[in-house]
Amino acid sequence: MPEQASKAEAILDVAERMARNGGYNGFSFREIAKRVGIKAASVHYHFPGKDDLGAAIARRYTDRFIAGLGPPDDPDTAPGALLQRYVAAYRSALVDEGLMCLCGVLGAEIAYLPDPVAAEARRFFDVNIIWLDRVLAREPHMAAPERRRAATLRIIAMLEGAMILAQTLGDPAVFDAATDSIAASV
Amino acid sequence: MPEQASKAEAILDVAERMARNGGYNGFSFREIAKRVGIKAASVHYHFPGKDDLGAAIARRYTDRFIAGLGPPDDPDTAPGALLQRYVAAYRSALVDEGLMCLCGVLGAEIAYLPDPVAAEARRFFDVNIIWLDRVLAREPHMAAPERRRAATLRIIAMLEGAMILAQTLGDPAVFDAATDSIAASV
DNA sequence: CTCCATTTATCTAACGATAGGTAGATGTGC
DNA sequence: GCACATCTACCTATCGTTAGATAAATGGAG
Repeated sequence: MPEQASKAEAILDVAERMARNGGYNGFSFREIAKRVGIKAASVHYHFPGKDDLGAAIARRYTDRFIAGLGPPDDPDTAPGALLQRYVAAYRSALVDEGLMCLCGVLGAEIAYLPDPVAAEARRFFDVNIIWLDRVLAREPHMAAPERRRAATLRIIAMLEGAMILAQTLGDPAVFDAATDSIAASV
Repeated sequence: MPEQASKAEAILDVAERMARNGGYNGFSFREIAKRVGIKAASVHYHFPGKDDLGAAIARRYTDRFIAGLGPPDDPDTAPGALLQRYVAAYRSALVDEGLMCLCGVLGAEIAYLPDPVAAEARRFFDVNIIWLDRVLAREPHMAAPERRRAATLRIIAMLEGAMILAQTLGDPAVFDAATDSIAASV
């Protein structure tokens, strides 16, 4: 149990953890409150509605995820290494933490999500596409934008799908087997 | 509104439709009853608990899906054609019906599912892996089992992920761009 | 420095809605 | 008459949400 910078952060932490296992219905104000050590009404003080809280965890998740990758055009890091880092980010969440990608889970139930939450889920994929596109653009054989976009979407789809597949089958090795071709795409 | 063979079938139909948009929490006895034109208690007559109903729609979904593909070793159909048919099955659900893969959605929230439902979600991927493996086994360059298994898992992961990606971004073209390399894998 | 006003963060208690589920009566067709 | 199917009526639990109170910190104004 790490010391929490603030109650709002603690709420985001437990809500994110629950959402990454059970989606938008996987967390509730009461359950969050219980784990944080306050009452449900106090959670509403920090996040007025559930859609606010849902959007907040997705926003923080996206920002952290991209920040953790570093700049896609860092001259000190080869495109291949950046790609490896990208795959490792998904893998570590699944294998080390046993958690799904928040926005993959939310995306699976996108039709039932409140607009603000759905918008944040979309944004996750938007910024991921941009980041990956910039990495791939550094490869000479990825000069054609359409080819690059297809490769970008394929990589993201494979990673999201591999997480679901591995988690459902309860076998982390499935993730590795399904994604080991990504390194070869550059 | 098609004439329904039986009320149980009608219940499965609307429950599946709702689950494919919102997951296990996306359907309720009351909402199903309303759409089928009966009372909620009557749904319990056909399916005692929600886990029974959830497992039933997943079981029927899996059986229908595999049956729709035909035998993987049909000598009249080339492996490439079978692969195309496999991709088309996902594509048609997404583009024509606007629905996600039921077991992809369930897999995303696997940690929160009752055991009988989780078992059916696992079974979907198990039988899909078997079917695809048999198709790929007909290709000479897929003789190595490990290589074949990796290709199988990669294809399923790509399709499941591409559905989520395309649905989240609201753009069916994303699905095609992400999956157009599958045809080339054989 | 003190007094008063305000803000911050939490609480208790309850609201209406909905969830899954059950018991027992009612109807309906063989 | 009997079995199947559906009904009415209810239960308990939980959901997101709100109202109103409280205690502690904060910040000026005299």
